[in-house]
Amino acid sequence: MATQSTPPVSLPRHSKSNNPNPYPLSPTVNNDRYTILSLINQCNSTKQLKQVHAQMLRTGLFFDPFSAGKLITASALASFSSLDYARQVFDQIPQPNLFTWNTLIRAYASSPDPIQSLLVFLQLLHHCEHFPDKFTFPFVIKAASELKAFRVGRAFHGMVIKASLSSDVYILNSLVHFYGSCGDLDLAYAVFVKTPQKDVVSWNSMITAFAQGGCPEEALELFRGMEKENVKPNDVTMVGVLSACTKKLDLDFGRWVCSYIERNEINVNLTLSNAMLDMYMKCGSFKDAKRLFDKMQEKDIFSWTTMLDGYAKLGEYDEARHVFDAMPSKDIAAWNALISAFEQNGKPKEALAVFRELQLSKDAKPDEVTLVCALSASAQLGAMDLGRWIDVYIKKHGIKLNCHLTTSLIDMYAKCGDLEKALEVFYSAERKDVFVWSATIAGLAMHGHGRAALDLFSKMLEAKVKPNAVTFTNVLCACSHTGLVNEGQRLFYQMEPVYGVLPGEKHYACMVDILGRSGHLQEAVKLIEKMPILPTASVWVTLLGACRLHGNGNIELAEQACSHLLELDPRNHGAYVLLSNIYAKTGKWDRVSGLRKIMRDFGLKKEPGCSSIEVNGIVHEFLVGDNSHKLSKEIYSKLDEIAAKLKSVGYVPNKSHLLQLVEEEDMKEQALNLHSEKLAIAYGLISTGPSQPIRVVKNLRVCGDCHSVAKLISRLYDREILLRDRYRFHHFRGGNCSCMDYW
DNA sequence: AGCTCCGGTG
Repeated sequence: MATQSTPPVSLPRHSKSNNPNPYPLSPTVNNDRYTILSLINQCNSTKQLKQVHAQMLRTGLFFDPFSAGKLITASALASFSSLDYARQVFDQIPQPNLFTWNTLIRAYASSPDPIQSLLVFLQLLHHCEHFPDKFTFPFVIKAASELKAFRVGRAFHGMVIKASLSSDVYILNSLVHFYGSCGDLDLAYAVFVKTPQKDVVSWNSMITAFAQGGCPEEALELFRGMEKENVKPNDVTMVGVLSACTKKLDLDFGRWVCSYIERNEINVNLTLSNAMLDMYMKCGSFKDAKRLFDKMQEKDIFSWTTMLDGYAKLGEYDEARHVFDAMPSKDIAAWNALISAFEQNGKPKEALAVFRELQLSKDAKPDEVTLVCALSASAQLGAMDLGRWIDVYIKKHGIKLNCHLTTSLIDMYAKCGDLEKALEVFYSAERKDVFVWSATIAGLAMHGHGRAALDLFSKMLEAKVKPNAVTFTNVLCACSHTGLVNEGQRLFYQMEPVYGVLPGEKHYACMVDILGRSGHLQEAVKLIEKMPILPTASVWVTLLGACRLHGNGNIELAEQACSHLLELDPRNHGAYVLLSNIYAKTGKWDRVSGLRKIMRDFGLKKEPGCSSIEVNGIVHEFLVGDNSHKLSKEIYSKLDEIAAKLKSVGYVPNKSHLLQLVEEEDMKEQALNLHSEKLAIAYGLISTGPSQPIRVVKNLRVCGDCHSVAKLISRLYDREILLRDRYRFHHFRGGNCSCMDYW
């Protein structure tokens, strides 16, 4: 910030000059109360305010409640001032009037620490002779909105009614905003409808509540209603309407809104321009966004981040990086936009690379959002060392765990194989929302603790947390991994009538898995026939997978499932791979080669198996037959040693696990001994200490032979092996696997 | 006095 050489306000200087009056503001000369008060308005630094403050103390003006109030207002609301100073001043005032109380409450409500607003409000109730008035309530309700403190806000609503203030449009508008930000759209709408003299802010608050609460349709409907009632929309209205278009990804309507803004000569300020930018970006029109962005006279950090995030989320990483590098200043939201885009598009390594770059730069400090993304990326990779490092970082920096962070931590520990730690985070969490509960249920499910997952689900219901669609996916998943057929069925049929959650494609896929995996193929087929929604590819893949396990020659069913699957998704590798496995199992080699020809003609290749293992914070990746690792020689001699040991205990490789769908150049795939998970395990054996568990992550389902070998290794080498495949964890110990061979 | 724009979890 530039320093001014001459202060714009002439203030007393405590100099030993020849000036006969060292205190030119002293009332003994020519300063009355009005001069001092006008000086307050001209202050542009805390230092100047303090000088005026001193002068007021000297003259006794500070003890005039009105004048002291002026000082508070200036110090609390001025952009340069700190609230701490305002608070100090406030605490010195003997009898603050209601206006002064309100000013402080107002300032705290929009500060980073809105709880203070509520605390001052309580003091007001105790110490002030006046009851809070119609100015007080909008501020405290705003604080409650910021904190999403539902019960507190409801209590304010009650007080408003008792105080006969419930027809005040300012208060009612704040309540609409409050209920909206707590996610209770019904209550928000109830207040809105009952607002007697709605002004444009009433409409804006409700439109915004709908747009942000996931009901963009209703927001747009309300905008039309507003026109019908002849209420003229303003720039804030249009921001809300655009936000609704963005949520709906409705580019046509968005374009219409932009032309509406032009036709109706609505004031286009920076915020509105940014909302237009965001709409164009998220709705996929880079061209319109770029044109607007280049045209904008003034751009702020929102404008830049909106462009950056738009490109990044749609996978235009080069453009995104270009914008990022061009940003005049980067706040943490800009970094997060880049990190989260990588993380959400299945590029966890790229996400973590940017995270490291952030740590090295001095631009910004990681915040909760950054850490959530970094934890999520660690979870995807199974990078436990990094995940643990972030956990320590959170503790060291005294960052309070919100539900987002708690969820990500639980998910990270569970996906990295440390279920104990995941549960520890869960039990010590202060607040548990549906995300926290669901993540923990998912953790138990993926580790094969189906019963415990169901018990936790019951505890969740006891805690009055409402399960949603994802909760049920996880609960059903727990049933399918553990073979809890009856429980799964019971819960599935309770979903809609008892919990009001409509079963979706994922739930049907889980149910087909529960039935199919346990051998009830015909029931699975019946369920699919009865589906009220069109069966999706995932449902047919699941049925096909069940056919491989229990088909017993029912090739017709497998072929039907496969053709349904290919109808929906002609390039689905899984369809060909599974069906050819089934043909191979029954010795139908001619059909195997037929499928091979189709795949070749279509240019389809099996997704290559890839296993990774983190050692000392570095993630090592192995493909089948990989010899690119720098310890490759040692790895292969370890594999030879393992093979010899296995042979000595009488192990015979099970060749039926072979894919039997390989091109000549993929012959190495045939060699069971070169599978990626074996390479990773061998590397784990030579690079980690004897007491450390070996944690491997595989991108596909673990191979059957590898599963048997891993069990033996866990016994022969007395090592724990945690193998996470695409679907679940296999925890090998003492020759057994946690999945009890049900997988 | 109240309403607005970028980045997040299962």
